Amino acid sequence: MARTAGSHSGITGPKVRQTALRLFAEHGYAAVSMRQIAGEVGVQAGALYNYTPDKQSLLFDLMQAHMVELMAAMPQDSSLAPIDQLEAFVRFHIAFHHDRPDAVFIAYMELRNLSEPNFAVIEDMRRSYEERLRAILTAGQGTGAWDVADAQIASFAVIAMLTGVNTWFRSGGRLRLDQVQDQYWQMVRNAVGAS
Amino acid sequence: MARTAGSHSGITGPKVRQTALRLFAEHGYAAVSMRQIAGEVGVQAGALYNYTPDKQSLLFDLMQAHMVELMAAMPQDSSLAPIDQLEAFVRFHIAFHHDRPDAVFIAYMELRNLSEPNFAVIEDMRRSYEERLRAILTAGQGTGAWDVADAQIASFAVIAMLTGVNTWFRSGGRLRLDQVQDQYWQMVRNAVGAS
DNA sequence: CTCTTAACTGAACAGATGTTCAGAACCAAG
DNA sequence: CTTGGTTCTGAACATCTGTTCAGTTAAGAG
Repeated sequence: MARTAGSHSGITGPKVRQTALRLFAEHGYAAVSMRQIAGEVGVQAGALYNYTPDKQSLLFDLMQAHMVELMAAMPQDSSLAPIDQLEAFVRFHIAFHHDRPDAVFIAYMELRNLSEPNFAVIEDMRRSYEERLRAILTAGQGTGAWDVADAQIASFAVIAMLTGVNTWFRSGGRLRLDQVQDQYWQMVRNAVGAS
Repeated sequence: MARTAGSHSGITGPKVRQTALRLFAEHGYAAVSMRQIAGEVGVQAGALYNYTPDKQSLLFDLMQAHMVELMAAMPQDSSLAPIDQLEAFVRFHIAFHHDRPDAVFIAYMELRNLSEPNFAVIEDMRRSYEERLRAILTAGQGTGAWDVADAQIASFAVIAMLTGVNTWFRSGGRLRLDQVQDQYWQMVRNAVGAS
């Protein structure tokens, strides 16, 4: 027997991507086999190659799609006061990352499993995202909105702090997302010494 | 031919551990083979089993040794004022992690590659380490040394921020370690709203 | 020098790996 | 009903995986 009834590219394709995303996040790229992905999709391993040229491209496509989404959704209203830009960034980062924990996890953990050219592409987008925060911090430093010793270092500290939310916060616990956002915004605002 | 001239357990043993640590940090546990470790040690794969019962134990031993070292080195003078305990913790965390980037990387990235019982052991030590920071934050809250909305969340935020240093800082750049410690201590002190 | 033993080799094991491909089964259009 | 093209199977490929072990070599003790 070959294909089973009711199977279509429009269904299998997304299913492959979702399954790979979940399994890569759970066990790591290197520890997940094509057969394992195929098994959870409900298909033989060979069929996956209708949707990706190879395993490496599957990882890269997932990471790239995530980064593109991130860049597109990132707030960028530079007409706002620096302090409001910073608040928008903080709240956005927490909410966006909270909505896609698997993709975030992969984007941070599987960088070393990318081929060199693929790595360069992803790393460039990340730099560009983090550059946005650094620009905000530098702007606020200029207007006297706050006082940081080094905008670059402060941006690293803020990003790390915010991304850390994903390691412990899940919806449905004792806190709502907006309460987490409030507390982190408070801490970030204090950390940079906002007046 | 069997063993080559001048080889000893006292040399090969540590070499196996060092090499495994480096390779696991560089490529990830699942992506590194026993043959690859053996090759860099200068030995055949079978010889590794004189030093570890299996690959999983090798990973576990490396992580456990790191966590034991961390717990032993952690400052614990509870006679100090909370603000001084917090400063000591911040400076210690940055310096200790800076000195062993590979071990730190593995301890954070390879948790999911531990067997269930091994994971429980490591996770317990990590919880206990982070609990120390939470206790400090709670103490300072009690004495009015600072004002955080939630000590648990603040401890997550501080840990994430401090651990993030390892992603960008290496000795020999434009900054010295103590300058990084100063800036992070400033940000942490601000973040918790120290008076 | 001889003997014992720790340290290591080299081959072997059974199974898993990513990837390819001829052919089968299905769907939709004419 | 026939045809064409898409989607999938099942087997095969060469290679790699962790691990075991009989046999070999070198180091150190007597």
